Amino acid sequence: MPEPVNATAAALLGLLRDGPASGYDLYQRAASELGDFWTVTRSQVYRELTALAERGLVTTGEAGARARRDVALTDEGARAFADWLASDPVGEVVRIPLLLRLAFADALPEARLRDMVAAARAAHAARLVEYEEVERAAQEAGAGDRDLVTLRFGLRYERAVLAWLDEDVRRL
Amino acid sequence: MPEPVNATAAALLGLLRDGPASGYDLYQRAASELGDFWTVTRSQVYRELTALAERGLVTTGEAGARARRDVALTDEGARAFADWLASDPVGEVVRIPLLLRLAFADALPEARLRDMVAAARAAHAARLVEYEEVERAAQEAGAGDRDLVTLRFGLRYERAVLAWLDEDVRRL
DNA sequence: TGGCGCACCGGCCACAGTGGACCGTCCACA
DNA sequence: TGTGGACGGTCCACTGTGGCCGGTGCGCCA
Repeated sequence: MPEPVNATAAALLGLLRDGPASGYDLYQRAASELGDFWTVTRSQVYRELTALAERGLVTTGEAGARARRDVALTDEGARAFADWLASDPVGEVVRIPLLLRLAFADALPEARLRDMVAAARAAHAARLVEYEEVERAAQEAGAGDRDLVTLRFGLRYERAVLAWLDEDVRRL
Repeated sequence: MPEPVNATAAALLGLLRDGPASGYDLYQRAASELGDFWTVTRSQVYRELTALAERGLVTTGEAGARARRDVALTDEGARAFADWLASDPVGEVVRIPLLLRLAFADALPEARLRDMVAAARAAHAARLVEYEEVERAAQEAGAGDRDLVTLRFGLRYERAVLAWLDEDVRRL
């Protein structure tokens, strides 16, 4: 039984199924394709890639232009990915700075609270619009439910947050 | 302009407004009162407390029974808390392991997916029930909207997740 | 009333995650 | 032709996580 890989490393392996890529590529793709429900930083990408290479789960090619080094999935890496994919999803994390402040709302000046809420509302509304546009574009391109399921989570999440802001927070 | 405190340190300062407490107490309170939207670990509590004491934002009392050491908020600590409270809430984090797996659903065996979804559904449904009970108890105890606003976020979040699982994920 | 289990209380460590600073490279376009 | 900005990678300090360790005293039951 080999050591299991962590979720972030697994995500990189998953992206590498589409073919070799540089750390830079992987960071870009992770941010845009997974960023809404799984944060990854650049530092992390390179650290994980180093560790994965040491374990033989990826191979590192020659340095090309601008010191670019493509990494590629090995068979062992593909196996490690499959193992992770079937493993139990644990470790859901939700950390909401606005909520933490609201928990101490008794000491928060009214006006300041109103500003914060307004800013949060604007940010979430903008994200909702963005998601809706992505959904429309995807549907026009003929995407199936399988491709849209993570997006739909985002849609529901943003709508729930907006409803909460408008109906529950507003009343304070 | 003093260095601002981070959110976790601020949360501890906020809890200390109710009076002196040990690190152990603070961890318990943070887990139960803030844990649903702000995770804090025991290691972190003690590390932050040490740092806060070095900066003079809390004072550390004598060791009592079982090496217990109560820490208390200083005036400077109260000021630092107020500054943090009024500062911009940034750094919302949402990390959902199930979603990360769903993003790679093409490689996930049907049966395994069904199990994961069922487990997630059960967990979220249980949490929703728990929140509803807390809400009922709080209302009977005469709590106001201010006390319930963070709880209401939890209720809306859990309901949104359940709707997503039942309506969007189920169809896969 | 003695002892014993469990909650209390804290320390420590390794590893994961974050954000920013820094550096060189080369491509497009003015 | 030269330069701004995207490309590509490294490093660091700090924050966050989880587990392990070890001592202590309170409460309860024999």
